[in-house]
Amino acid sequence: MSLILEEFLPYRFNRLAEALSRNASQAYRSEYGLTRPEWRAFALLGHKGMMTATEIAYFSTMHKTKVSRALFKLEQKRWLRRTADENDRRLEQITLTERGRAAYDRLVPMMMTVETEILAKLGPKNAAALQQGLAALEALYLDPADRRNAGESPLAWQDAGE
Amino acid sequence: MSLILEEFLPYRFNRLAEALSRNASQAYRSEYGLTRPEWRAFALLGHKGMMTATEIAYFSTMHKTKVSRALFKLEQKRWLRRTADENDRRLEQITLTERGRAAYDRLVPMMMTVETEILAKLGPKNAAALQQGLAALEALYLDPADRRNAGESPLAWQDAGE
DNA sequence: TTGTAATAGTTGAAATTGTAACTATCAAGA
DNA sequence: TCTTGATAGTTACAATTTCAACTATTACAA
Repeated sequence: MSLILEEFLPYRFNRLAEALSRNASQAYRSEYGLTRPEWRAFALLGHKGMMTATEIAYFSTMHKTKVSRALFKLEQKRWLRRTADENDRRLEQITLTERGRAAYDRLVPMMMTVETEILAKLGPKNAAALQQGLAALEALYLDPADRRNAGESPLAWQDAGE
Repeated sequence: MSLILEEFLPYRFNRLAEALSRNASQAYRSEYGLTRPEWRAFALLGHKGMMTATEIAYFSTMHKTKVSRALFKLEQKRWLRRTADENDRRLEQITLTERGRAAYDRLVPMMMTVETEILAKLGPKNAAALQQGLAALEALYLDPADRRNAGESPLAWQDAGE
């Protein structure tokens, strides 16, 4: 019995994930010098407005230390501001600065284009098939559980642990 | 304008790739103490029989230094043997040892089961949709180009570079 | 030949990531 | 109040990965 790596699902996903990420990262890396962890935190902040670091870790599926370092870099760029939470001083409420918001507004259309182009190149049939397959997999493998990378969960239903 | 990270294709792929890999790695990690790079090189060797390190890098889409270190570990386990190529002494022809072959024969069925279970849980419709979507993406984004991680290409059509 | 460029593979060092420990704060019960 | 235990976030250290040389060998043209 023999296994063909190129046909093995986890391997195919890893390879495609790398390829798509490399493609997408062109925009935020070359234009704004962002790394992938930084882009993820930034994208969440731009979309949601105000978040804590733990929430960012949760929604980005990144470990809290990775988030901590990404936020540090974004802070250095003066793209975000932290304010202590009045009710719970362990928390930092994080928002984009004017400067950060401006960058977000310039970057997001570029990233939208990346996505649109992928789907356009696929064509409607393949795109629909892909969406269906991904959604089904997500429902099985990471929705809503399996966020082991994200450190502590800020939501009610706790992480299942390793 | 706002971008929802959870719906962004590169992010979805990264998340699923991580989840599927974690799922699959259970078998080779807990049973045989293999890392992912080691598993990939091992799987290729088991399937193809005899390869050079460069070929392994090519087919596994891993950088040649990563392959070099993975092969070192597999050699320590006495799972593979290297023999100098007669015609070109830069090359090492690598094959599994008896011991390595035995491990392969025990491990592959486990990995096949992993794959089969994923597809079974998806059901025939979703599985077919997924396969179609993945194949289309692969044709666009990594077949046959986009092997930038693999170091030098051992085949005729050269790497496009960064 | 000889010199130049290319390839196979390894290794050292820098950069990135993950793990564990740490500080500070909060929650809740004795 | 005073514990004990949990959570938010950072940091030190270890493991991994990437990048840049480096050795050895081959190819090929002057």
